[in-house]
Amino acid sequence: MAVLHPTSQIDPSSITSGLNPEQKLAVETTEGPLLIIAGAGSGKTSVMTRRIAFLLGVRKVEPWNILAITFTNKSAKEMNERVRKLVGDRAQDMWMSTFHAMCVKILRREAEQLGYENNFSILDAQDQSAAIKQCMLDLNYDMKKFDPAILQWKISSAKNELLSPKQMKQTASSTLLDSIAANVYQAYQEKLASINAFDFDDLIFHTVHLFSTRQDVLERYQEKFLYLHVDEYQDTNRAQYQLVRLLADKHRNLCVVGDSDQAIYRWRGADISNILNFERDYPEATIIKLEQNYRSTSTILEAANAVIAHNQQRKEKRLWSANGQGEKISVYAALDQTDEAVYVIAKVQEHVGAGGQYRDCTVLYRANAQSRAIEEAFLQAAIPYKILGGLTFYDRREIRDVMAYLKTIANPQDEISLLRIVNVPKRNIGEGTIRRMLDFAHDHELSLLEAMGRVEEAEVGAKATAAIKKFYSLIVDLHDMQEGLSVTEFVEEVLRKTGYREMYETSHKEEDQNRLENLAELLTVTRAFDRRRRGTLADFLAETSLLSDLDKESGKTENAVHMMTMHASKGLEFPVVFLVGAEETIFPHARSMDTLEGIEEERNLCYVAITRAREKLHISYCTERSIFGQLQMNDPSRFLEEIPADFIERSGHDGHVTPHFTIGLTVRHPQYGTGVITDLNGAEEDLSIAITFHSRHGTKWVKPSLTKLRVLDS
DNA sequence: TACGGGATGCTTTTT
DNA sequence: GCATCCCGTA
Repeated sequence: MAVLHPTSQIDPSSITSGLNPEQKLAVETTEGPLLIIAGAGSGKTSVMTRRIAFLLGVRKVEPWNILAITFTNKSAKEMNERVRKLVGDRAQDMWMSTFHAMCVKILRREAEQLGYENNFSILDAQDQSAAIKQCMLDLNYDMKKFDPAILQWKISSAKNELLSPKQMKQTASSTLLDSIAANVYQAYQEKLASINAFDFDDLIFHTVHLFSTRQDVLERYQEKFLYLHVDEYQDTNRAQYQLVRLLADKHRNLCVVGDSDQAIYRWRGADISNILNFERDYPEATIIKLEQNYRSTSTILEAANAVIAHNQQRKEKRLWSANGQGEKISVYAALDQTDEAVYVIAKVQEHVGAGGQYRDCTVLYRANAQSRAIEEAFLQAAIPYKILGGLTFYDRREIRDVMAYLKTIANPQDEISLLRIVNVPKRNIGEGTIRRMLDFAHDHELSLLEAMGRVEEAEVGAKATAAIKKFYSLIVDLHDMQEGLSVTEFVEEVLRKTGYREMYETSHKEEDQNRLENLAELLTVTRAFDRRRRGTLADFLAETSLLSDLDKESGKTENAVHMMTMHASKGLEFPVVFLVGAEETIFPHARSMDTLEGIEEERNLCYVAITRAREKLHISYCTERSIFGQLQMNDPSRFLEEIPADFIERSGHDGHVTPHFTIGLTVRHPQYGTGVITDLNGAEEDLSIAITFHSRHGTKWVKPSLTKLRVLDS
């Protein structure tokens, strides 16, 4: 595609060509607030990119006056590329990123205003958990009595609601747990400030705080961002909402895009009223509905419509598709997870055999834990697959260790990272020594690393003193080296000088060889970073910590079946979709089942999942599933019943027909496992059968009318 | 201080 | 059923 010269006049019709009237209107309505209600597959990304191209190419808006916020880094990148194709390299100067990445950029510039330094660290969920545990220890709270994970969640929620520790104390004195959470929150924030670190929620929280307390700073950004765009507006939380409001308040050129039916993040603080109340917040707003779906067959779309219609709390909207009817939705009743996996494999192979590609197929599940059964089966059947999300590259121990070294060096105050690596590899700096150093640091108001620099003054043994001195000079040396080196060169130095790589090289364990490979992979990542931009170590760290696994893979589409959670699939589309585990307590998930809101959000998730499919949708459920090593029987998901029967083609092991039991038949009992029928007694409701189990349970008499037995094929 | 064995508790979903 | 963490032992 030809890249246009920046000064050349761009023909407006080239930007809007091929759009339907609503889409065209959305592109050309550039002034004032605009709400685009975009159903699944309605070409929303295309509208967004063309709208921005229109601003740049036709309205002659400068790129640095445009802000566009997306849900993932990947979609930001994609959108940027698409705009570039339309208007050329100028597009690079736009701010196009996630909320978090945008806030990092702002906070790097404004850190001093908040009493932070601009080399601050960003704590991820695990660091966060470590810090919270430390605070609980300091405050003498029993971690067995008060679950740190729950406190972490409560603190995160408070930040999303823009509550400071003080405000949380005032509002939440209702329960003991809440007031403890507020105390830990306070200590935690103090700790973060002292180690010059923000957690994910802080990035937004502090930016909002800055803008609400410093009118001059806010005005600078209001004057900069003349045109604002927010994608997935239905999934913004209170803090994000406030941030957008503040920025848009002056010029009010705010375009938000969303679909309340696709709101799936309420559990992490997203507030659907942000989109529902847009008209109230901006009475002069233009509202455009995009209801034509360009993605799916009408069968798939009608099924999705039928399911979502069961939600009471929604605005009526009906998507339609001019695509053909397509195939029916296949619903498969599996015996168990293995059988379900076998079904998926058979259908994948069928698709490939008919000339399709592995990469056309995607398996969607409710929870990451479900991926294992499918993965094992894929492995066995030699089907190439790729799991997105779940345990990411950056969660691996060796990667976290190296990152902790880098964080320590980039931000010497970062005690969380320092504690992680101080004795990795082993340096004979043990628990007791650390404790004393922490106390010493605390008493003299030093950071832990500073305290280590003055280890002679702390009262630790001669051996420990020597070990700490050595460690301290290692870190100082590395710190002094970082200037002038690329990130890659620097990481090489870290791996070498710390002895970290050697630790694994001298090991003969299989898994340690794997770790070495991962370290090599990390260097590939740094090389890519160095090539792209000549950033600092802090830039690299910020970029990687805000990157999720989903963002990593974009350009090269591997020819493999993709596997991910339904949440992760939002915004994506695939020719063939397998929705597995469609059972009560799995989907909808047990923890969302007791409230109407919970169920409705699960239904939104179902709507999202169904509408990912372009051509063919398979839904499967297990009549029996082992969870925690225990056999469980679940009813098929209620969402299945909500799809009109005409759209469905059923197969598999339907549990409705009572099987005919005969001696010699192999059956499976929910608790005792498989066995052979050895005797019969009575009939109909009173029928009892004797089963000799393969397990140590021996022979037992069972009434099929009371216990759900499965007949196994042959 | 390092390692191994056993108990424990866990499963939503993510920037 | 598995990974993590805790505690006991060398």
